[in-house]
Amino acid sequence: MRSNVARKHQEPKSAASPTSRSYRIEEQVGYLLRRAHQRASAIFQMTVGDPNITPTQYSSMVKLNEYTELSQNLLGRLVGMDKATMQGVVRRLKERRLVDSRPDPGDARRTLLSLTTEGQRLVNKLLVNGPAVSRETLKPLNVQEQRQLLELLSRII
Amino acid sequence: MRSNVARKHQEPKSAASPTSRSYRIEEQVGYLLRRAHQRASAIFQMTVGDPNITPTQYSSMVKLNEYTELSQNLLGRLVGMDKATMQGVVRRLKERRLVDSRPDPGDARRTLLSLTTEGQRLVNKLLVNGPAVSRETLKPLNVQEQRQLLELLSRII
DNA sequence: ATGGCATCGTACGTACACGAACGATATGGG
DNA sequence: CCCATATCGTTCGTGTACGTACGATGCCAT
Repeated sequence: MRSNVARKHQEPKSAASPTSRSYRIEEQVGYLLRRAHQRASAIFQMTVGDPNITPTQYSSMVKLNEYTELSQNLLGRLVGMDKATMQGVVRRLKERRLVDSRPDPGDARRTLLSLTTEGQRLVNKLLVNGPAVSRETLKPLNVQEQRQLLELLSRII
Repeated sequence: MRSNVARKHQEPKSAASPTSRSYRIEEQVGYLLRRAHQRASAIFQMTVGDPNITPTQYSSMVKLNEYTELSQNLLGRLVGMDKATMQGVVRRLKERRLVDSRPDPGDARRTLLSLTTEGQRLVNKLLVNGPAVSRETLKPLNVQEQRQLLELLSRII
């Protein structure tokens, strides 16, 4: 049981070091967001029901399930992903035959994406567990705090 | 100005589709955390004062500045990073001569890490902008909401 | 003392995430 | 009609992030 993580090494320097005056990395938004996102991803992976589906793949499939057919670029905007990132996500979904694509007949620059039958089946299965993922992630908070957190996060995006 | 992103493609399917009944991906914690973290990282990169330093590199250096010397593994625990992830971060910091390492004389499994003089100089420069990064990220919220967000995030980690 | 188990750092594979650059296509203004 | 400009998808490079497996070392109980 390592009771004192830091003890064997070095104690923090002076508490009143000139630059670090009450600046604690553990209290910065960016740091907390990184940790919270880590934890949410871990819970997603455990809870959603298919360990091979990642959060970004999931949200892409959910959006495709809502719209039936979307260009890759527009899908990226809808789920908040860079087009370069989107490409990797779509490639992997296509490799697994969860997503299909065809050229846009009206615009040769575009590729239209849609779920395959198997993709639809999978996303409908995962959607059953979707609420459980969020519930588990928000478990430490009461209902009012949960609503507050969601609202505050929306506002800083 | 693209006034109607979805109009040219497909409208969402029925609003009362059996599985997606009021499950909106945009309202799920995991999704919001991913987006918020994205945005915080972008602000960090613009604001911190050195475009080559990433948030994880920054927090590692801040911690090393507090403790003078730490094993790689313990540093990882302190900043919430997997040891495999930590390895890449440390390797890059060493390549840039911002961090130095030596074998732990008392435990042959460990490597002790510390900031070089240049690393100390850099982190002290970046620490000046640290508060501005958080301030900018939290700008859409008033002071009370900012405190609330930090507290709620801490609780779900 | 020694054998079993935990820990430390490393290595490899997969998946995001984004900037930059690129070729093909689309579109609006002259 | 043609050109400047913008958009779409792709590719490349860098940097997280984690699981898994591995060898070396440390430590504890027998």
